[in-house]
Amino acid sequence: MLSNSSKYAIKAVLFLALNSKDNKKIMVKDISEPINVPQAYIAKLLQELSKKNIISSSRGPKGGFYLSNANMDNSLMDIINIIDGEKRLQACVLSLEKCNLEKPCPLHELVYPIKTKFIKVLQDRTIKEFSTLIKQGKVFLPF
Amino acid sequence: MLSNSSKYAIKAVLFLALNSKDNKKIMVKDISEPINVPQAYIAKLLQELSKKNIISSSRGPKGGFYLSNANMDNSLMDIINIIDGEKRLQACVLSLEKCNLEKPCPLHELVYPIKTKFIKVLQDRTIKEFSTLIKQGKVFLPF
DNA sequence: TCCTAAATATGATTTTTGTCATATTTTAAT
DNA sequence: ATTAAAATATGACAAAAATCATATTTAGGA
Ligand code: FES
Ligand code: FES
Repeated sequence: MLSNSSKYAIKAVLFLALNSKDNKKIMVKDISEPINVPQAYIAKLLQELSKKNIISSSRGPKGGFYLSNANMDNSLMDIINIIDGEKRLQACVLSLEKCNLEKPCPLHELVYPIKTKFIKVLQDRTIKEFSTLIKQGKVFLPF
Repeated sequence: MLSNSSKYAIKAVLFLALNSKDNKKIMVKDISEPINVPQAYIAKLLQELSKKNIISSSRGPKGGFYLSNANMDNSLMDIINIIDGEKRLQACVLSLEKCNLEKPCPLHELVYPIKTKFIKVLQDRTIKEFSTLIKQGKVFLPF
């Protein structure tokens, strides 16, 4: 479904959503530890997201990664698309190709509607919304 | 979700369910081509399944792979468990660990019920049932 | 201005997954 | 019995994913 890298990236961004602001940047080592991802690894992912303007960063002393208000309106799908590419989620459960709606595989009927919904939530809900749910204690960041 | 290997293996087994019998064995090269999987690769997977008695085989001239009646009562989950191991499907969408029901992640509520249902179908429905659906032309084997 | 703390760029290494090749064993048919 | 046709066992190789390392650039503070 999602690659490890995507999972890591999503956790990191949600962590930033909860803990950072324009004036409160967080450096990699303080991100990697609480979300339990190797520092050099998450650094690379965050750099990629920063380059694509999904998150913000500044270098030098007092620098670090953070989410601007604009960043808070991105979706988890934006992250996934950058890290995993756009095709991965569309693959048929039984083959490497994407769903063939004219010739659905034996599991299509079971899987397609829910996968479609999953994707929709992923692209409709903003980071900010997820962050609110976490703040309210309704859901939790893994690790 | 599923590894490529699992997808390949499932396709091969369903192909055997449709086209083989005790007295009509099929050799790898005649399996690999229609399901579009490299011959040496699917051979290895079939050998694994055969050793675990998910499918049947016999060697020598007129030999090949086939599904006995008993084999037809296995589930797709049996295949997945052998090829991918038992933990893969239980992983949380956002982390490497399995779902923590006390501390559900932000996507848990969306994903857990449907994944649970998916797994249930996978282990409740027999190969024979899937094979019937395909024969009826209601669903199709990919490729 | 210089020093230091941070991200960035780049790429090397390792692990896992996927793929291929081949010698061996078994079995049916002659 | 011999031969040939098949799976089996084993392991080599390749590609992709995950992980680690390091030199460079940027920016704040003394
Ligand atoms: S065709 Fe297989 S999941 Fe849609
Ligand atoms: S806790 Fe994340 S999917 Fe269940």
